[in-house]
Amino acid sequence: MATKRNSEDASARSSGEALRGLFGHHEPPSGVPSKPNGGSIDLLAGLNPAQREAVLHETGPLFILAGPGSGKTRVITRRIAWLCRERGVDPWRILAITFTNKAAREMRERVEAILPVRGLWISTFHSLCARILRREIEILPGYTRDFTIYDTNDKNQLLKQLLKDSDYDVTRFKPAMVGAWISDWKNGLDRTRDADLEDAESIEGELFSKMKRRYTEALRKHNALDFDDLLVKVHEIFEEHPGVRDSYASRFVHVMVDEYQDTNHVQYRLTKSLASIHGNVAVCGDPDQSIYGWRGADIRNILDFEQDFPSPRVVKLEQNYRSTMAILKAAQAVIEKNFDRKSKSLWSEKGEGRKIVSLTCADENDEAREIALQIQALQREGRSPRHIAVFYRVNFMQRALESALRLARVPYQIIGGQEFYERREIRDLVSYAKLVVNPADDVAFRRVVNVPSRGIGDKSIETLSEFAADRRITLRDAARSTEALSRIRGRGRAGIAEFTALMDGLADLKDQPAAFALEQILEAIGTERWLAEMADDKDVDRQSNVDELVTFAESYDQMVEASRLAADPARGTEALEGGLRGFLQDIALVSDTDALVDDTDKVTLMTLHSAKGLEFPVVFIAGLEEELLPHARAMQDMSGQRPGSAIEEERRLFYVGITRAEERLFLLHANQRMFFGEFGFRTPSRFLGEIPPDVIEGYEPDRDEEEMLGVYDKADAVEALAVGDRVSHEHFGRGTIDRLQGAGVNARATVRFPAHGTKVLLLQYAKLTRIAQDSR
DNA sequence: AAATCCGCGTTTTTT
DNA sequence: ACGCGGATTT
Repeated sequence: MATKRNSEDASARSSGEALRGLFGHHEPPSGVPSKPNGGSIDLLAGLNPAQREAVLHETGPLFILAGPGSGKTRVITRRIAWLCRERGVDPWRILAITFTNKAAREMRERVEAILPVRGLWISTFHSLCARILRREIEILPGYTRDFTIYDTNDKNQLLKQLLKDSDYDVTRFKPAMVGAWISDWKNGLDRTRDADLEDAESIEGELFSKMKRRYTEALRKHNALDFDDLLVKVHEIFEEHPGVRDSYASRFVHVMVDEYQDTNHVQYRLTKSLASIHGNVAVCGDPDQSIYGWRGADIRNILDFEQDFPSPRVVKLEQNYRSTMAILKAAQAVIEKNFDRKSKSLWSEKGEGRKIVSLTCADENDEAREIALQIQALQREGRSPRHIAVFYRVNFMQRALESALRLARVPYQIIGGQEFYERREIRDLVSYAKLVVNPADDVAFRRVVNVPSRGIGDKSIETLSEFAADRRITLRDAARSTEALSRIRGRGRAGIAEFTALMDGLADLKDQPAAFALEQILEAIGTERWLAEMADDKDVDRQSNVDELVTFAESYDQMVEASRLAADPARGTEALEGGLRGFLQDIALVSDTDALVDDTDKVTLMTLHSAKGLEFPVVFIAGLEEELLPHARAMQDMSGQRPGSAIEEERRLFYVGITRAEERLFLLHANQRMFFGEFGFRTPSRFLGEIPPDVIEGYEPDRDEEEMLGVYDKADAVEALAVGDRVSHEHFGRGTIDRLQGAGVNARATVRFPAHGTKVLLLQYAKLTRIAQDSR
């Protein structure tokens, strides 16, 4: 779901961060022999017997039951290296599926660090499927390789339109809700509980089956796929065209799936198809860390696995190499409260370690400040920020944390939350590009047809839309029809003609390099006027975001070029798709979560869900309160399943959080917290009470004023500026202050730079230095 | 057609 | 507290 955040927060994050490190899932640029021989590293060094067994497993199904911190990734990477080196398997015949692009990148790096292999297929299900579809989709009627990928936002826009067209009350049946139904239906294929919903003779049942049909039709008409479709369409192709399935299944001699507990039914079916010829499938997972039930993750996959891949070898990894005993005991005690689980024990040779600290705070600001103070203390002990992480249940909690850390001058990075691609100007530009590549994309058409303003209002678009619907043609084609234009009154007519001419002029760009194409688009739409029109009181420097995207496209193009040089069909390494089309399909699948850069020395802030698979010496978990963790929705949700199962997932989420910590764990909760703009009193989470008293100590921080002030030292130095001051900025040069707004963290200045125009700058970040009036 | 105002729901979690 | 959508102006 598109999370919305206010502009201050959005501008606070460098968009560069959001883009960095997204290339990992591609082929490496340099050509290196793909089949190494020799190599002297002992692939079994330092492995325990269970780990060895998993690495050395020859053929047939393998199930690795891996507790947290049990060296699972190590086992997978060593196994891949072992298969290549000792069993002579071509790297490009190995497929490894990870949960995120970032995990894929890391896994690739780790294998390559052991062995100089090239051409491994390591990616998420979604990236893999996108890649397959680029080659195979035209076998499905109505689709071309120019297909667009709709993200959640696009999907909701489309659904809203369809609901309106069907005269449903959009306020009662929200697009997002309908979207969730459809998603459940697709992810479970034919076996979901929503099949019941459809049969039910209720308004909802009727609406659902109607929308399901209309939505599917609309996507096909638009030559578009949503996230789920990426998987579902590949599945369809595999089912209906066994030849295609076999070409992939025979290619991949070994298939591995990480985080198997979080796969859904389609993913399971895909795994089965991909392994259908060689039968060498290794899955790795931990039911206790299953936290994506809401996304269709299905425990039945584990049971089905044993049925479809008979008598798999099962390897249990129970030794933990990550956490101290205090942390492990807490984790174990918590997870044991789950009724619905197979018992599994964890042990570690690490010592007891420091006690877990539980902190009771007055409110969310106090909580955030406390975290900042603790981090400062840890830094004084020589702890580096990169070794520290702060987790929370819901994204909105990041705000308070962010501003406290900012004031305390603690460097931090946020993973997730608002994405770069959700910014308005980026969405607009990307929509233009999508429409260039895929003229059938009506969602993109609607978004940009009047951006910048061409005098086209709702009425004009409605007229056009009805015309298009009658003739079953796209909006682009309708806009080209003189008959349609004649029905449109007023200013809109010329505007639509203008837009059509503009887009037609850009048609050739779809095979051009991405950066060039984007620049042409920008020129055609008139960046100046477009951005000026959007100008509002927001502190967003939209121009630099646009520049950022172009720069990113440039590096994408370079990478594509490199991959062309390195491609070697004989070894199974292919060049990237490239061009504007490839660029769009790739950016659709990346997220901020993938951008985590380990080499920056910053504290990491993220949701508990994003934390899966990571580890940090020091971990803070904020908001350990009833209705937050467990979340209120989980508490009320009994959704026809076993009572308490939603709570059990919340508990697993907490378990995942705890087990990320290596040495120190801080758990925080507040007595009062602001919700929807109102203060509410809070109760400590039931999960806190499940931690054995001997491994946890609690206290209510009682800071003296001096200490509190210490956090904020120098924070308000910026207040020394005044309107009319001449200032100097490292990038924009000299300018004059036009306006000052806000205070403290929110303090911002509107500055006129002769060379760069007027900018609104957050004083926290912009290093503005005042220059004397007479020094010019 | 664009600008302004008011009221309402919002906050799980992500590819 | 916030943005969005709808209604109401201009």
